[in-house]
Amino acid sequence: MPSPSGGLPIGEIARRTGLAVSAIRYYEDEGLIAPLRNAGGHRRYDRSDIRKLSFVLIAQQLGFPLKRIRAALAALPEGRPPSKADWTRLSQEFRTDIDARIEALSALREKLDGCIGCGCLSLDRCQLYNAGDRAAANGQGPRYLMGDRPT
Amino acid sequence: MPSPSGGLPIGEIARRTGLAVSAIRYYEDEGLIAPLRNAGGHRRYDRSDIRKLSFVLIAQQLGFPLKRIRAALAALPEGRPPSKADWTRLSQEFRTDIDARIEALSALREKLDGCIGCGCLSLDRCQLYNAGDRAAANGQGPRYLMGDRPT
DNA sequence: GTAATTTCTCAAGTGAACTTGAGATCAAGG
DNA sequence: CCTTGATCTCAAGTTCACTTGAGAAATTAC
Repeated sequence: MPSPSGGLPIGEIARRTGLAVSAIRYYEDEGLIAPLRNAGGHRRYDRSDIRKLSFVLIAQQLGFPLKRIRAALAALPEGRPPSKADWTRLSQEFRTDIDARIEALSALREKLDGCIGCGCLSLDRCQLYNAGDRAAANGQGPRYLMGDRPT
Repeated sequence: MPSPSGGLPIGEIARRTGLAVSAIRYYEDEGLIAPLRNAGGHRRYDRSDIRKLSFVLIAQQLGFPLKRIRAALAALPEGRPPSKADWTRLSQEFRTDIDARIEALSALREKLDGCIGCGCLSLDRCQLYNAGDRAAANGQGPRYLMGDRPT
């Protein structure tokens, strides 16, 4: 067991989150987490970092890009471990996004049988397609999938 | 207007789908569509190709990778334009996936407040996190996000 | 028939999210 | 104290989904 008050080493974080060590370091490069260093230059993580990484994983499963996740995590206090209220605020924000996503999927499901099955899927008129509003939004064609509305 | 029975040129397909010409060619490279060629070597598209591309866009918005979309499209008849029944079959298959995804998001939403807000988000115990079952599934850490279960 | 578009191919570049490898240093157990 | 294992940095490679650019040929518009 690593010393209780020195912070956890990266390998321990990897074991507990299921992430690769390289991925954890990458997330640091990307500004998602900011561990301390010990005398020898090794990273030492707080327990709250595990929770942050869990949040990263969950948000990723929802399809959010790391930039957006970083922005969300930026709302947490820097330097000191986040309070319960901090996490609740974050969770609230994401709940909204989840709601929106469920909404979109439900609308899609509702139209799918009638739309793909019939002859209307010829764009222009198709509600299903236009629901995403993809064509007009970004002049760049795809590359901006769901959850990447550039805020 | 392009000649009615010779098939549509790529620019017309681009205009009607909102896709970039380069993207449409890329989808062909990836085996999603297979237009004919005219005497001069230019691609000529069937109207059903527009519908296929619409399907690609929709499936992408759902988070499916092109490989999976290609697999789905492979269920359509080759050589001859798909019938209404063909499309319905495809739509049915995706309806299942949409249902599953809504299911997952709902479960997530249900737990989010209680889970991120409280102290349970320390893995091991967290239902929310374990719902994704990510840690044990693939020894490779992330890179397999939602909708990419390798079948 | 010529000029302006559109399309063609092929190679290379892009951004996101990581992984891999090399060579060096730090930490822990016996 | 010494060896084994964990960690460090930094550069480069990988996959996905495309875009960009160059140079050439086909098509369309006048």
